[in-house]
Amino acid sequence: MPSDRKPYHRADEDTRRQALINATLALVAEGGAQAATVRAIAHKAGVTSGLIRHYFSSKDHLMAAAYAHLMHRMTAHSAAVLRTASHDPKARLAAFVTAALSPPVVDGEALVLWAAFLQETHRDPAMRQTHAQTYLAFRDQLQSLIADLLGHSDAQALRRLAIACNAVIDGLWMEGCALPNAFAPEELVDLGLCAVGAILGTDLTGGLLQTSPLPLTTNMEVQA
Amino acid sequence: MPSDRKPYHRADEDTRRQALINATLALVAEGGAQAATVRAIAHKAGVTSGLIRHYFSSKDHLMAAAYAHLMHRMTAHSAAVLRTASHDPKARLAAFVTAALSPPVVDGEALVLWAAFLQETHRDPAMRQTHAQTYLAFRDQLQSLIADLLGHSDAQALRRLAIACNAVIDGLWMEGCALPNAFAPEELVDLGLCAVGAILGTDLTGGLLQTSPLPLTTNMEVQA
DNA sequence: CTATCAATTATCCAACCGCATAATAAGGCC
DNA sequence: GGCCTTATTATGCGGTTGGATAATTGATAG
Repeated sequence: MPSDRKPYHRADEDTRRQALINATLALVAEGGAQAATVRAIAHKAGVTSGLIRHYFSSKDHLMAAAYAHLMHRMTAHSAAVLRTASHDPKARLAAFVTAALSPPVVDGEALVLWAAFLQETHRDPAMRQTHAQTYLAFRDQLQSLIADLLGHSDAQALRRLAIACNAVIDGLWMEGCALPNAFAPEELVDLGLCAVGAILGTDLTGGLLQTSPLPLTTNMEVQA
Repeated sequence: MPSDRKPYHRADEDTRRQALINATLALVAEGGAQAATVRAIAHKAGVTSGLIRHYFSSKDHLMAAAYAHLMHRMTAHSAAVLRTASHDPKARLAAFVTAALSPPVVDGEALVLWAAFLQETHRDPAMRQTHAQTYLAFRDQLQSLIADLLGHSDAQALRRLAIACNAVIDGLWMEGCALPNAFAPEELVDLGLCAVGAILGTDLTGGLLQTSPLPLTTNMEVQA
């Protein structure tokens, strides 16, 4: 009597947890949170569904872990970019903007993943905390870069500039993710550098992209 | 033998359909698409679940109708604002930006609704079409306003400016919806007008909000 | 080479899902 | 006021969900 039981091998705890998290993220990216059922996750991870509860006390905990992993992946990327950047404030800000508008941050899956988890953050307090932390950390980092660049510390003005620059980056990120074929390579980065530069009254492109000079005298600081 | 059947009254077809759509949107806003089950929708609308299929051929059709209604509500608002605005290009653009960053467009429910339906647009072709139509219509409207304001028609430059301004508006809209208490009344509008003005090299605030003049000479057109 | 034990599979369950259909009553018409 | 239409309710079905538990297997230590 042959056993038709599925053969398997015992894996590292970290390996298995990571495989389950990756499967969860892949399914959420494909079909939203509702597509990430325990059975689908287990199938994509190559295990049976019961194993999920062996590593996560519930499906909600798995979702929270997947969200935290996703957020960590993004923030780690921009932090790494800043660590390897030069000490020139202008170059550092440009590198930051460039990283936020390039792969892997700009990605076809990223937006739908972000949208799917946004609703979970409304219900789950733990996920809401993860959300708030990463979000404000990004804006604070941006504000600190702007402060270094402008060389002054009018808190109120800095906050306004950081919000506006953050909005440009967020909006371009959304468009780039949603319509990946609507932009030429580097076009998104170029747009981001120009727009942030316009808001701050500085040229971040290093002069490489300037064409027709059209000297108008408005930037956001004038009106702040 | 008394009947314990629930009493009811017959309603207008439009009334019932609207009630079901409103209930759907309310539930999606509260708990995401997965919370909008036929039973929950019917309960919130004050009817029994079987009635849904009397007015919509399937739950997916109800969802699509709800999404179309949501999008129509938003676009109708901005279109109405433009219709009542003056003929001065600057005032018209300012009115457009202001409308996009004020209630009812900026609303605590709006972002989570938008995010919830974003994933549905990935699967359902009809919803994807609704999405693409309303999205590009908004950006085209913005681009046309910018063209009127700047008085020239360099298509490439206009496209870039429209994308950047659209990004600012989208990003501020997101922040305003997500953190409604993080901004003073009118602050979001003020930020939007300043940032769009900075990108376009124009002052949209009507001079009311200017403080310290700090004449730097960069705007996006210079670098385009 | 075998005993042991945790990792993994297999099975079951109550609840809920969307959907179909039959029963019923509300309201307009003559 | 009785009748007819149909909007609405009530009930049931097949399938799926997340979670719990029992059975089995692979790795490992001695």
